[in-house]
Amino acid sequence: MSQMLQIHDQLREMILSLDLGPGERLTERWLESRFEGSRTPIRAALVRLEGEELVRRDGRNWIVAPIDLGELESLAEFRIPLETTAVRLACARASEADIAGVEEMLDACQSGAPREEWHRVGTDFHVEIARLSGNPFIVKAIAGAMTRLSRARWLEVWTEPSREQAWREHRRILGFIKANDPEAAAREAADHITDTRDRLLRSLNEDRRGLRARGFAVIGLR
Amino acid sequence: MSQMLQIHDQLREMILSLDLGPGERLTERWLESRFEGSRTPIRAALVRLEGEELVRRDGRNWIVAPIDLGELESLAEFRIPLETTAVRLACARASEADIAGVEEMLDACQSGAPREEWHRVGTDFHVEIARLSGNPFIVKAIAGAMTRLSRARWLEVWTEPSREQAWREHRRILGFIKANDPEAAAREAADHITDTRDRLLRSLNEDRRGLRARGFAVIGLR
DNA sequence: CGGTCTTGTTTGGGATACCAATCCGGGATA
DNA sequence: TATCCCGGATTGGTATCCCAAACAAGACCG
Repeated sequence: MSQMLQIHDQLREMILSLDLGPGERLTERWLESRFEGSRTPIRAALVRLEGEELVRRDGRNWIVAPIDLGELESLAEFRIPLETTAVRLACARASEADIAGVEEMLDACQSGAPREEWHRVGTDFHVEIARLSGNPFIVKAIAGAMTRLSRARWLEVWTEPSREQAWREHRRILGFIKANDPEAAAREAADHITDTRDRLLRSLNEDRRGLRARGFAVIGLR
Repeated sequence: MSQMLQIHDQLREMILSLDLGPGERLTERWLESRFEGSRTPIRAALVRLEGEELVRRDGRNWIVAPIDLGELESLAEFRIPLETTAVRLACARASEADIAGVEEMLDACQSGAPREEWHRVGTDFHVEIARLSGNPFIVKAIAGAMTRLSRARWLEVWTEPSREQAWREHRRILGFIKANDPEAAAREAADHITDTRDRLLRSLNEDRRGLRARGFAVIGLR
């Protein structure tokens, strides 16, 4: 694989895992020494990440994109029509094998699994459901939305019951798709998006002090 | 403005206006002489355009993204839930001044206007409606979808009646938003997307020979 | 005559050199 | 002591250089 793609993937991972703080400045020279490559592939990776809105220009400088918690409402508003459409289409188009694949993914995440695993599956579930719709534009839009949500979700204080609740909702959505009940699946999906948004906002609000203590600029959180 | 952005914008325009043929190969050295800049900013522009899917890698080479007419169905399927949501939100949120602005845009396009003007306004209308929703994710998604549609719309054989039809539909959508009737506006928007998709597909099918004569690879058109 | 191998050219990937703008700190001055 | 100004260090923007891989044409061999 080209060096640029390696740098892109590593940097992306560092950003999404909050290894690099939101708003943090990135100098090309620091990245140069960090990744032991020259500025040419690094610049390409930065331009690419800029397209994914994980990195941004601040004047002439590069910074890690800040987390704007005010986006959470718009994001839910955006996801609801898309994901309800996705599950409706999935009912019509997904094969049993496709559905079984997603079921397997959920099963693989047992209660003893590490936090990273829960985080990843909680994101991928929605992308996989979108994939069942067979519509590549929906898939890409949902994947992008989940990426933007990803870092905020790391900040969430995950309690056992709320996590269980989310997983129950995932299973119910999948169950309705399996039972070929598009309207119930759509209703369930919309409720799930609303619920997780509310859980996230409540958790972040209760933990504002903790967030700031960890150095996060809490932008746009009402 | 930085040289890279200039090159990006010019190249983008050349691609969208079909000045560069879909599938055509782009060598960095040719672009270098064409834009009288060195490869560094050119490569940045290419990476950026790759993110917008207007340019693509073919092995180690760069090519102008081919037009995949098979996307037209998926694209409509994607736009319908988003644009119906957009008009519903617009009813709730748009100010009269906002609506008047869009109305003005439609009025400015008189029957004597050049083809480029009709093309641009026909695209921008949908983006502006999305903007009235106040949701930046919807705006970006619609803008991206209209960009992907843009080149296929140049291929369309525009008859006077079909153009009139489209404009009538635009005005009806806007009228329902103005009258604050979200459900009628949503219905109208969905119908409009379906109609324009059908018009486009019909036109392209009737003109397959003409398309091929003009050197376009007609991918995915059923 | 046909196929294969070679070699020269072209291409993109990466490294580096250079420049102009900006940022930052220290010292002179009021 | 506070402020202003100047100069050096650092940064991103651009140009160029080198290299390995891909490609194509032509020569050579069967």
